[in-house]
Amino acid sequence: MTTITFERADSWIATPPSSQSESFLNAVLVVRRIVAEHHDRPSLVSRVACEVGAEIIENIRQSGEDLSSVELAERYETSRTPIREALLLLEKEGLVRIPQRRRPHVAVLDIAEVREIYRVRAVLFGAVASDAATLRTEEDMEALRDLLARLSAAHDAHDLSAYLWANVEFYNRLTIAARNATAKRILDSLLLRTLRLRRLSLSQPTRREKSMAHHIQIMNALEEQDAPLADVLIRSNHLHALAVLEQIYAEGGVPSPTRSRRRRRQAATAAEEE
Amino acid sequence: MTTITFERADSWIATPPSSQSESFLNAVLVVRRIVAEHHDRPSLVSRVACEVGAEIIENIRQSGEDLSSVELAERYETSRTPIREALLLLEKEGLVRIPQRRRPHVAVLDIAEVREIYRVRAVLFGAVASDAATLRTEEDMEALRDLLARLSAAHDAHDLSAYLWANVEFYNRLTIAARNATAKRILDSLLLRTLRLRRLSLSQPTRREKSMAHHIQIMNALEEQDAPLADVLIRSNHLHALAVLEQIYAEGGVPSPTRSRRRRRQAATAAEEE
DNA sequence: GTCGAGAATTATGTCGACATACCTGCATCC
DNA sequence: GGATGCAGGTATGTCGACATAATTCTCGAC
Repeated sequence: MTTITFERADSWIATPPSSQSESFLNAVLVVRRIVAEHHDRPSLVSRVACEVGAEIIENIRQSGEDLSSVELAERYETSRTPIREALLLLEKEGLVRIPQRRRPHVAVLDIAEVREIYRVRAVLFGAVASDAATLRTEEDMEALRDLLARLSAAHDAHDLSAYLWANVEFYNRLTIAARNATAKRILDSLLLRTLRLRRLSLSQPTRREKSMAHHIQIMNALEEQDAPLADVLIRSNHLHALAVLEQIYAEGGVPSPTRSRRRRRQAATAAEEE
Repeated sequence: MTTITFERADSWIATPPSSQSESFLNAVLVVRRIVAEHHDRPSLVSRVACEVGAEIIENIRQSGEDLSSVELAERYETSRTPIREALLLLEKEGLVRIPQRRRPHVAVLDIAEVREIYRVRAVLFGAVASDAATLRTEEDMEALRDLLARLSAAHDAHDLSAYLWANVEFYNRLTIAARNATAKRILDSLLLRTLRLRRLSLSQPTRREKSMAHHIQIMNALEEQDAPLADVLIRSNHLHALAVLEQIYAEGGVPSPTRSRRRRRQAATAAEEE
């Protein structure tokens, strides 16, 4: 349980330790909503999938890191069969890669894939927002207004973590309003893949300002049921977010994959010393 | 190995028995391309997944039919573990549903889901075709011209099965030309889900004529690198195909889910009698 | 004759074990 | 000194078995 906090150059608060685990809890909930969609009851498999998935999107497990089934089986005090299944669930969501006869590992997100994902998201989310603007009920709007308020509060309080998760919830509610479960599933999956990078993307102060302004615009488009505007706004925002990420990747802001062997060794020796 | 052929009201040839199994082989290949993407080597799991998947899209296994893991394990002379994993792969592609602690079964495609899928496909495929029109190489065009010729030949020969598979290949080549693997994966998965219905949709003579004309138009748009036109054409075609399916569903042209219990019983007794 | 509760049966989820393929470290060779 | 091949160790894929939940069958009541 690390208590290290990072002082940031800008005025936003450093994430306090308690909020660290709160963010992790949010991550677990989001992962559960997406990967364990039909595993409604808390089964062993879904628990493992949710926790490991959350560790990935919270960058506790880094890109390329090995996910040995025996190691995980020991940690969760179970056999390798449920672990295997949990990893398959995560592979389905693109968080994990499982090559044949090789160790499963955390999927590596290179810029080419990020580009692809954001382009698909831009198009699909645009269409979904367009539908949402048309089909939205008053109940949808109330929920979205609440979330916009939460977003705004987090923005004013300069709380990055709170802003991030409110953002996720806002988009979630928006996709629900479009009433297309298939589209929602795809968007959720794509979101999950890039959730690891969200902190990077929104770490720039100007990006945060733009994001907040963007959400207000979206909300207006929804209030006025202006479907084409909602479409364009969403697409524009996604392509802009992609541009930011392209820049961060170009500057080497994304750590390269860990040499997994090392980490495994460390884990092994740690276990021996216990 | 059934040899029953259906005489159709229109002039298209009844599918001969040999072509039945040829169609099944095509189905296996398409399923392999999509579900066993990274299972390059012929492993046990991918073999089962491909065959069962092909049986589903060829309507050999009907909507809602049970897929008992013990039954499949016996049939493929293996244990239940690989079967389980194969079914998970198929669930990932939406062909199979695996409720907790209940028997896995062939996913049921109701009209609401078909509607969702076609709408997502329309939007996403439109964007992909648009990209393809821009990014296409001469190599892409040659492959597409060949496929258009195959399509045309099948159309002239009134061979429904050949037309269907050439159609699938055409779309496959088109998505490759757009050079977005993420979009391609999603479109492939969506295609797989509705492949069961393709025969229905294209069984109408007028629909086939329109489809053929549509492909020629698409090809022209690609030749002239007219991205917006490609987008609109694809979207229009998909929404039209959806309208046809809506009508077929409304007329009850889609058989309702089989009572799975009965089928299982039959299989069990057949095994005993051997 | 139909419906409902309980027993018997069956299938699933999980487990521990084994064979095989892979990874790692070391010795050898160029 | 760096690359290559081999041997030991280790993780994976698969298996058969068991506990438990779900389904089916049976019997009885209304």
